[in-house]
Amino acid sequence: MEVKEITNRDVDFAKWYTDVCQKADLVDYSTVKGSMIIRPLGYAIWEQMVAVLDQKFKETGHENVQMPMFIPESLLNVEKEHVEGFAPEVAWVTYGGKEKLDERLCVRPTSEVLFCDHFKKIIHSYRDLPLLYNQWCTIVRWEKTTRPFLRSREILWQEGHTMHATAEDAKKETLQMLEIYKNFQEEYLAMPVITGKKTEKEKFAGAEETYTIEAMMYDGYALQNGTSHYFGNHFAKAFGIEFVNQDNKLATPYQTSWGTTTRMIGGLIMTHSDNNGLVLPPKIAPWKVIIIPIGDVSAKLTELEKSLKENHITYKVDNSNKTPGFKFAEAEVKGYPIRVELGARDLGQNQVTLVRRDTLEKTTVSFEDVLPTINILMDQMQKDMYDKAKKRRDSMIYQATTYEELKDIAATKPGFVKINWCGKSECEQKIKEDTTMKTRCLIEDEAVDGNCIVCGNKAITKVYVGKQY
RNA sequence: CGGGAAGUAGCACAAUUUGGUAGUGCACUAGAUUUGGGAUCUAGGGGUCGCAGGUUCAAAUCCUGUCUUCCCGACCA
Repeated sequence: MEVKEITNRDVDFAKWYTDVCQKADLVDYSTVKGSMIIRPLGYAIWEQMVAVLDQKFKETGHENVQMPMFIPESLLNVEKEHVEGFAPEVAWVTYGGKEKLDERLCVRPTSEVLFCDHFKKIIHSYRDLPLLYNQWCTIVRWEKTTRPFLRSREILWQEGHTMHATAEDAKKETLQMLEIYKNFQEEYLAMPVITGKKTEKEKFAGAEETYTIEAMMYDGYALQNGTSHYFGNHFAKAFGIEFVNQDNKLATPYQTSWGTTTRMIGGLIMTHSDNNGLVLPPKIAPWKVIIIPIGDVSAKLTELEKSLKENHITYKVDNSNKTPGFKFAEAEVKGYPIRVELGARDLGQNQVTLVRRDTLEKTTVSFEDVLPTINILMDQMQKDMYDKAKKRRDSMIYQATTYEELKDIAATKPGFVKINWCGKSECEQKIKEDTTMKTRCLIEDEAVDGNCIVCGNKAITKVYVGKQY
């Protein structure tokens, strides 16, 4: 029993993905390439993510601000590495009405320079630090290839920007935010993730250290689902940001930035969803329950709705005049975690049928037990989805000890490969050219013993490599 | 940005080869009968054929350009 019009996941994964996005009414394409319309269900999922993350940011002392959308060219040019990294993909505003602008304005691709420009004005003393800011906004990067949620030109995201008195404090902040992202994705999105440091070659333009959150999709491809950067004081120096420390000496502060985007929705889909459509972990689903009345059950429906409301369980009722079969299928496409089949025939025996979306397993309970059972099923489902995703991911992580072995895995098995590496970009580049795999992140908590899989020189670290979105 | 494929009603497609009144199914609207895995009947509505030029008595059809989508690379959250 498969949903009509959704391509089979194992036949054409890419097509399946865009089918799910569209059939579940998450997005629509707009007339401008790479600018997607996020529809109510897609946006509701994002709002859930925002609510949880925003609270975590505030609990750790961050404040929300809103920076301008435009960056004057001269400002973007202040930090050399940064501008070189972003210049190829920025959009420019060159006219205001009919008048050509004296200085063109770039539409922010990220806001480091805007924050620095502002920080310069407001940081004077060690008492002003740490300065912990975040903003929810959209940015623009002129991507060549675009796909709903995974790669768009207009990106809905969150970017944190902080300044600290010492390098230790800034490094601590970088890791703290990485941990918050990891916990959020594992606990709420039921996505097992790998965190670690990016290589020199893969790090953010202008950063000293970039940490990444790497998730593995159903097809074994990697998706970078967030980043946290430690900048040292490069930007601060370039922008002339200084403060007076406790010894009354001038000092340069240390900086971080960190971000997550609606790409997480894409990751969520490619981790959990199936041939019947969307599957959402209960903790992130905007509506936990869909009630499908069959026959005349209005009295019990009212009673059930009251009880759901009292227990703060969000739900929807499908009161359309479609047949039950249609409603079941529709509920599956949209990914409601729990389906309540409230049928006259069942209720005659004081029974209600509950169906969990991930396994499509049916449970029949007495009407009085509906609410507690919903809670039990949701808890179980949240846990099972994580375990299932983790088991699948772990089964697709390989270890290669020779270069031939790596090439063989790259050609035949989807997933990540752990390898020994000497740390040189040339070896990293060769892997990419030969296998299209890029380094995901360094593995710093495992002892290294042996030689670089590419050049044979002494390895200094282990690293994950994998194909990516 | 390179290589490939495709754009005709909300969706899937036909008509294009051979230029001559734009069609089918699903969806939609109204009414009726239905309702435990994608209902049935009847009657309706909806398309300047992606867009812009050109050729022609005549263009969905031929030519040129352009935009968008999908796949494979390069780039990236």
